Amino acid sequence: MRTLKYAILGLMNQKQMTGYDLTKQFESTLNEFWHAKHSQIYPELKKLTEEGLIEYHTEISGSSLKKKVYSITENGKKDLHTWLLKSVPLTHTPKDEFRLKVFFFSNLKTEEELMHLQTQLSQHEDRLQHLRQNMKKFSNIPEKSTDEFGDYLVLLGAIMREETNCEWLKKCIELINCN
Amino acid sequence: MRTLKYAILGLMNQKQMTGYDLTKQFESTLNEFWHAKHSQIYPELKKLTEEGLIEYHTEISGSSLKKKVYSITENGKKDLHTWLLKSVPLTHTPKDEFRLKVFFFSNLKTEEELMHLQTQLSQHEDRLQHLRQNMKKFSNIPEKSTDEFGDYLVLLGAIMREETNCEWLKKCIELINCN
DNA sequence: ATTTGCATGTAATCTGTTACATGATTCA
DNA sequence: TGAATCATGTAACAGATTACATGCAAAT
Repeated sequence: MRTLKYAILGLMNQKQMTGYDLTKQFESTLNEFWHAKHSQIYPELKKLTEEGLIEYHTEISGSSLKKKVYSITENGKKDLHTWLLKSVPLTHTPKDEFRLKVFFFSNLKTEEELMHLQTQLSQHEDRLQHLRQNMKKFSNIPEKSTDEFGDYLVLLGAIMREETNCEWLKKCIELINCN
Repeated sequence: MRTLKYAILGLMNQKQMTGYDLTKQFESTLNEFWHAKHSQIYPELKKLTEEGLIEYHTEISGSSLKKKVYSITENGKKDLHTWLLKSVPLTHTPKDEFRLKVFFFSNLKTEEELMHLQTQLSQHEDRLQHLRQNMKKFSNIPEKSTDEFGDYLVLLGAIMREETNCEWLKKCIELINCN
């Protein structure tokens, strides 16, 4: 389905970028719903250039460091828009190794189960705190039709999701303690 | 990380099964946190047999239909238990094509955004209803240390997750309408 | 008889990760 | 001057999907 392609086109549609900039975006802003390593990004940029959806010019940083600054072409914008309009089929629930272990909990002792749950809970609480920190960049709800509005919506979703993860883990701990 | 391996060992530890039975389990019970197609399962069964973690005997259904009934070996049980004890690192938030589109919403018209959100919402509401239906098989909370208890915990988690998905989608619709 | 479900496999392809590999720039 | 960061790429491998391929059994 070439989803990485559209993630890149979408970002490039906001502003021109190098492969390195893209990599940073996947590590930060997009982190809650998409990610990719540079080893996947550079070959994809090459492919998109060959397909005429993006193009680049070379800039020199300092005295000799070359970087390729990519921007989206008209064809790229068309392709992105077509993808954005296409309806999204409900996909498989994502794979989750922790829940798989919980499913097989009957093979563990109660202390072992609680240890797993508590470790997981504290990790998710950290992530939740981090997300709430990110949310502070929005002093108020951004205007619809700005790039910030989409950013706000997905961040809101990420926070709600983490809150539920934490609630579920607490509920599991409670059920194990009171059974 | 060979997670499929452990999913299979875990199921095989509950009872002996054919590749076909496993495939059905991935489509039903495990569906909310793991899945695999038969084309991935059969080669894995072959590999696990070579590794001595499972073994099989052949049974005949009807007059000539052969099936391989697999069961876990002592080595397989040990390996499974080691995996169950190992702590689970917090993984990347799963990839989500729909949220990626929401992030790029500024490129769409309000009606197009609402159409996407409403379609997604009704699909998640259907899934939620289906999960609640599944929950009815538990007339009360299963005993800790039974296989059903793990099943109950993950189903509870799946329901909570879907409820939050629906809430988030409703919130997005509301924010778009009142902005 | 035909369709649906039971049952098992392989081949080609796509997607993604880890590791390998190199070199410039900036800041402490 | 050494470490962190900027910057770009390839190779090998692992994980997963789609399509190809076959045949029996049960129910309608």
